[in-house]
Amino acid sequence: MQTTTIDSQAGSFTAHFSEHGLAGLDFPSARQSPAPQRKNGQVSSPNLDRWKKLTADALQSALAGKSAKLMPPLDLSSGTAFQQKVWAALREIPSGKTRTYSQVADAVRKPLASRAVGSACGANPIPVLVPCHRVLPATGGLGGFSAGLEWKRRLLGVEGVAV
DNA sequence: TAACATTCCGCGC
DNA sequence: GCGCGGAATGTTA
Repeated sequence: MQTTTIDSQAGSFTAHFSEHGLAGLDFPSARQSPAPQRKNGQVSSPNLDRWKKLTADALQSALAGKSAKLMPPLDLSSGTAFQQKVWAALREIPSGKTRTYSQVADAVRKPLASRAVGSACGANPIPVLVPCHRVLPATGGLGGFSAGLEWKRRLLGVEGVAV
């Protein structure tokens, strides 16, 4: 697992890559992970440099409220089958639009699993690029956000969504 | 089995 | 009508 930091207008994010692609993204607020993975399981991919660049670009676009034209391959293999379906559904939500937890539950063919969808969002390893912040409760207001509601508000803000 | 980033229904204001 | 409390619901560690 290769780790690299990406500087942006919003701070320094930390990205993790596996041999399949981008596998994780951490917010700046979280203390910088100084531990440089002792055993760099040789991510022997000639694309690594390209992936870093793509990730940086995609991240900057997202933070500017625009959808990235190019995305690095995402390695979501860490999640369960259900979570992967939810994350795939989240990627269908266009920038500036929002969806409720129950709508996402419908999209995954499990209408009554709105609560479970919330859990899946919280387990999302790649925030921002997998727009877990565009999911709101049906009752209005913001739901929750594992990295802190500040970020959820901020991300929705740059996309022009009012709460 | 317990814990959730929800939802829905039924009351009291 | 609006707000609050409590039960129901699916997935996960």
